[in-house]
Amino acid sequence: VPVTMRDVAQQAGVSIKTVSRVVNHEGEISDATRERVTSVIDELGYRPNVLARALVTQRTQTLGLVVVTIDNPFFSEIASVVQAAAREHHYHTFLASTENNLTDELNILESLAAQGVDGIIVCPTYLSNENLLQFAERFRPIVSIHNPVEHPHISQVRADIRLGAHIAVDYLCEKGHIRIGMVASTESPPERRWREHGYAAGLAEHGIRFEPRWVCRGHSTIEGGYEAAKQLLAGYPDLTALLAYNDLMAVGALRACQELGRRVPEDCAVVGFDDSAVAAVTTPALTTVRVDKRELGRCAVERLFEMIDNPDEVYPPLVLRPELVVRQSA
Amino acid sequence: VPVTMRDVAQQAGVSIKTVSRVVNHEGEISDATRERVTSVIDELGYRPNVLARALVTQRTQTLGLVVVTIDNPFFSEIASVVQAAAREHHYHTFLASTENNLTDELNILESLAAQGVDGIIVCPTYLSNENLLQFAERFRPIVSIHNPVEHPHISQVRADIRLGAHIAVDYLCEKGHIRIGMVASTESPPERRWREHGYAAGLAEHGIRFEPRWVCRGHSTIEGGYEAAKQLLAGYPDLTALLAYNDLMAVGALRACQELGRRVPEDCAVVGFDDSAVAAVTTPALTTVRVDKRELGRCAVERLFEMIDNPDEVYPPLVLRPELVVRQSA
DNA sequence: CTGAAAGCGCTTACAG
DNA sequence: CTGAAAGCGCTTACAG
Repeated sequence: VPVTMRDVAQQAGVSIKTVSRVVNHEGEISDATRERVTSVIDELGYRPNVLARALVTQRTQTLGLVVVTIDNPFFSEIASVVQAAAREHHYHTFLASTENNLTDELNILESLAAQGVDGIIVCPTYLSNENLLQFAERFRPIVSIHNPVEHPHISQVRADIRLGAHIAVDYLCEKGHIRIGMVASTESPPERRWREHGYAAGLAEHGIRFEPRWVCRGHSTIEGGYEAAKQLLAGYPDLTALLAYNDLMAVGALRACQELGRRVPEDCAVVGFDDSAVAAVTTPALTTVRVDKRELGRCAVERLFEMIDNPDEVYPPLVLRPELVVRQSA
Repeated sequence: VPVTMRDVAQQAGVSIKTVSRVVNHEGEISDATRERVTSVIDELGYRPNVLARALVTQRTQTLGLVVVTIDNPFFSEIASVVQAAAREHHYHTFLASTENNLTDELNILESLAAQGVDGIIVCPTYLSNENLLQFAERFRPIVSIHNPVEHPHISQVRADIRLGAHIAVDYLCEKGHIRIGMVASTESPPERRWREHGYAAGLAEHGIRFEPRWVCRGHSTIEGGYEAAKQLLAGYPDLTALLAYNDLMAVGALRACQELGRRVPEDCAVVGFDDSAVAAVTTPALTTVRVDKRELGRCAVERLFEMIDNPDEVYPPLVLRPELVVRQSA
């Protein structure tokens, strides 16, 4: 038996519109009326029906967050921040995880739009640029974490991943490493392999020739990193260092080294990426490229609200600078 | 410019109700009419407004998931499962994390209810029984993971945690351990310390006296586990094994051992709880009590939908049996 | 097999 | 400072 505005109005002896004004702190109202209405609201335990409100205002006070997988601590940390930041704005967050399922992703976006969310954050999207741009034509605003897309309805927030990989290679080279392998990801489409670009650029800067066969791809999981690293170290035993796509793959690389009897970092240095929660708890602890996930999530939410409030504005990309965290593995 | 049912009806030359029937696959409709309407729907790109529908059906096709913190892999895995299972039922999931903030939790529940979610899963709740039961009086249905509460509107799905701790102690005793410490959690209120009960029961079974001073509490994080374990091992150096509240605390215990120069498992065995993603990647890998998180999440969602469909039924608790996963740390 | 009317619970102009 | 009317985009009875 939900209490409606009509019930409150009746009980307080005022019009439904007056109740609405009290609830929304809007317009001039005599103190006497406000107090009377307020006390009836408390008495009856009235709570505005947000659906009815949303139907007329076209605002649901909800946003959608689409992540690739929440099992990776990188994404769960972002989900945590986004959800908390949204709540500070009195917004609720729909969480959807695509689990790398490309056909599903468009469905998920469509259904979030159909739900009437006021905005969507994708983190990241694996949609083709074409599909994404097409979606942006009929839905706005969108904040994309990690995808460099150009569209007035999409704003991007990302870390300079290319630079991060470059910094890591730089560090390894200065430590004297010359043969550095890369444990890369099969999930990244060719046009988004910034870590590999940064890796190549870092090598070039130190006059080291880029060897395509020293790049081995696997799934961006512990298992995938283990397989790729094992393959690299078996095929090219003279590699003395590995740069991994993310911390999970780096953990896999650590296992591979252990299994092959290569001490880390003495026989083979390993550098991760993300500085996610696992990085500090492995043995040896991971040297890794830190991306400020809290900042990334916070910025994405702030940006989304700016776009909701100013639909005609076009916002420039926001790019965070990663930094190397040196622990024990390199 | 959203397309409405009215637009479709006009274009197809039928009534709005006929469009509704086509959209909802309801009632008898001539093939000719259905086809005409369907093609207009495609042509115009019509999508039903779920808010309007929800306003009249009193069903939003959304559910709320409240977790303590999503940064703990135990909860992020459950969140992942719940979200996916809900989506199979064409439901969207609101994610809210309380971050151990008790006053916020009631607000979060209230605002999810105000959002009109069709049901809520709490995982777990730290609300007092009084507050929870009061909330259940005005909202239903609720599925509670891990809280043994009795209320017709609340159904519980949980693992037998007490048994899990008992099994772990059993294992340690059979390995010859006599002095077993417990790295417990400050977050658990006294009436919910099932791990400690299981720990005591396990000791009793083996004729070992329970020593309250061998139980040390800390925050249920890596840091908290580190502190508690260090305190235990410093105060009682003759302890030969530690049972931890969860895997994060066990990881902290591992660090404490390392720092104190105690080899694991030779000088001090460590057993974790949950079998979360970190358990397999530490060195040594954690022996831990596995709780089937996927099953827990799946059951919670199934149960919630049963309750939504049968509001008058009262469902018995669902209790999963944990098992010990033996790796290297014990 | 199809449709006209009423209403879900609010807010948006518009009056007074 | 307050209210009566119209409407957001659907579905629920009720007719025919």
